[in-house]
Amino acid sequence: MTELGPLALDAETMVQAVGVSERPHKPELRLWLRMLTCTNLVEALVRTRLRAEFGATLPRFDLMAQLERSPEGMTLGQLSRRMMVSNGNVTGLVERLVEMGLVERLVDPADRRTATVRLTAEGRGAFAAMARAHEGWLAEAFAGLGIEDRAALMGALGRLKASVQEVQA
Amino acid sequence: MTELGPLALDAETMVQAVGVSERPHKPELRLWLRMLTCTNLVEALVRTRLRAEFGATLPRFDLMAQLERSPEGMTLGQLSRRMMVSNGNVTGLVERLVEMGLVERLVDPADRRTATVRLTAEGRGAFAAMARAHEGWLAEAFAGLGIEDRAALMGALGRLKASVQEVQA
DNA sequence: ATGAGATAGTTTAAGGTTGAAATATCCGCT
DNA sequence: AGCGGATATTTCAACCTTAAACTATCTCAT
Repeated sequence: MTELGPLALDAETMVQAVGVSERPHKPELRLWLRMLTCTNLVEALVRTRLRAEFGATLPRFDLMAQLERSPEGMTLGQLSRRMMVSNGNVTGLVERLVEMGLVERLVDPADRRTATVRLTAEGRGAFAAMARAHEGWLAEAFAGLGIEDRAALMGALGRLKASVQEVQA
Repeated sequence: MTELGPLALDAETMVQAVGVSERPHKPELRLWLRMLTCTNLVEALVRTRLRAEFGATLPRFDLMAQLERSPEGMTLGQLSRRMMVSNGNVTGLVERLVEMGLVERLVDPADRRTATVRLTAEGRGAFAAMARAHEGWLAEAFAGLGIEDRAALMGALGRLKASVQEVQA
């Protein structure tokens, strides 16, 4: 590890510090950073409380939320696509949830490649409690946002989503 | 993401597709899911291209972006706070970037607890190239968004950020 | 001076995440 | 029947991430 000289700034650094003509960031960048900050703040809030109050993690909660909407179960592939995460990721998450007794894996006899996953009774109960709390946390987080801001966000984010998806294709 | 095809459905889309649930979701939840979807889509886009075009990762790029704004360097603690990630996380990221020769660590003789990190010349060059591309990707992603949507987002997200931070306190 | 408390970083264990390669199964065609 | 390509999932190595415990250093009130 190099040592910082007695003078904190050497010649090169001075040139930089003086010569930086702060070229203004493109507006898209500023908007993106702000969006990212908001998402990170809310996510951190939810993650912390899930952990503190339920000993749960956000990815597991998300997976259970998907299953709760499909009482008949979902395949790992469906989970992967809807959660927008990789296949291998889902494999591991399901593994841990099965071990905890919150979900169960079923093999489809008609197609032995696919595995169907669904909540157990215990899983449904656990999820219900977490979901109720989760809604409350979000209401808290968004409490300072007026009705017109909410509407504006819903609209603009919908169009942003379409815009980004356009690029992906 | 190995193969998230164009048919990938995200959580928010599923809510709409499944539609009628016994209890309609609170509006905050729908708004939150939509925001999360947008963020994830953009993040996936940036991450994929950083990897494909520069062999870089998003966290390392983010760290270098912080350093680029402080030519005099930043301490690990400052980096941790600005990036909103844990201390230990920064330790590891810096470790790898030092090994790649993109940043350097300096010990402050006046306070031997603190380590200052700054970009090397090579790091500045690498970052400049990535930052230019990054701006272009964002412009692409946001291209379908009108000027009024952008303004509305900036405003509403600013107030949302304040609202969430209020809760944290 | 010095010791208690504050501050800066590191380490560790557990888990999340990806992208790519590998395995297993199925389907359609001949 | 059986082969070749498609589909579903697992495995793997590498990396990211956190929370909590730990080390090292500093500051300040006495």
